[in-house]
Amino acid sequence: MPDGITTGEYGLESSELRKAGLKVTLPRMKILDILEASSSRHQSAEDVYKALLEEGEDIGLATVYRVLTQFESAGIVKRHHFEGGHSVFELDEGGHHDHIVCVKCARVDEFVDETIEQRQKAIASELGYEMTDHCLYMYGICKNCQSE
Amino acid sequence: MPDGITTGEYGLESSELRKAGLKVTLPRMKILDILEASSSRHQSAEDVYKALLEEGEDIGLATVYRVLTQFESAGIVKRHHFEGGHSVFELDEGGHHDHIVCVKCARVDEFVDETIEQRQKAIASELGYEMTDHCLYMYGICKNCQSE
DNA sequence: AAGTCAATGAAAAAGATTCTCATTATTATT
DNA sequence: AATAATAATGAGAATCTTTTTCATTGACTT
Ligand SMILES: [Mn+2]
Ligand SMILES: [Mn+2]
Ligand SMILES: [Zn+2]
Ligand SMILES: [Zn+2]
Repeated sequence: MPDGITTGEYGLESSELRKAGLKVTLPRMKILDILEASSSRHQSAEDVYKALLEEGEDIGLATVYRVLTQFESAGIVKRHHFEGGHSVFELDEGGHHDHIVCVKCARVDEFVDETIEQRQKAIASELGYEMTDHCLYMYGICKNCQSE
Repeated sequence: MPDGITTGEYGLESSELRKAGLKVTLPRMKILDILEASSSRHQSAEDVYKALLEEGEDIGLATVYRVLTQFESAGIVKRHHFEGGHSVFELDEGGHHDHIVCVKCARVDEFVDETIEQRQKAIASELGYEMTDHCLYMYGICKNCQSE
């Protein structure tokens, strides 16, 4: 456990890290914190880095990338490639869902549709694939941005 | 018309360019050629650049990126962001379709599913979005790669 | 408390894409 | 066919995101 961190305040997060075979370090705890606490579920590595800076944490950008990638391997976060380049991350709470992104304000809404999920499985199998992953991204203009 | 190119051999392509308000230049013709002739429908800018080199064409990588982006704006090609970083391009023949990609050999299959298309429209509308675009990427292991 | 090995920060490197700018080529016009 | 106007190109520099390297620090086992 890193110096200056008490057991009580980080109980859940630290066990999540240990479960994944990762040492409990201050950067990892803080990054988990930000992923959990932030108002935006979907954040780029840069976003997380800036949030750390604002809290006065002196954690390098390389560490942020490293830790997010480790979290991805451990199943703690999911990585997405929305249109326009860089990756965004969100906590992986287990349930799969898809995304619709506003092209004006970057708002993101999440949804699951069982009909689509079923059809995807059927199509993969028809085409001879063993499906490992799938993602559906819709882009559009959200209600707010329409009235402008 | 660029020197050393006859009207007959490039009739269709050049009118496609003119329609888009683009001058008929040798790099643009050659890039169109490669997109039409290549055995792989989905190619990265680097792929196109290498194909040009193999034909002995001395066209810069910057030009390839520039031209592909112009073609995208003109509706001549579509750009996709498959998992793992860089963009791939394919000729836009008008009809929308989605993709399933083999994570082992990078084979790509295309499909359209009307049920999915319908549900997508319904969901966007339920969530208050005016949909502008959508893409569904599935990843898996293709038949060939399963038997290895 | 000490030793081992993993994790970190800073900087460099890498990979993909865009930009700058001097030169060249295309198109419209004589 | 020659000229002028302007858009397109090539080479390299620049940018942006992400990864790697390596010396130092820190977490965890004993
Ligand atoms: Mn999400
Ligand atoms: Mn396609
Ligand atoms: Zn919006
Ligand atoms: Zn395959």
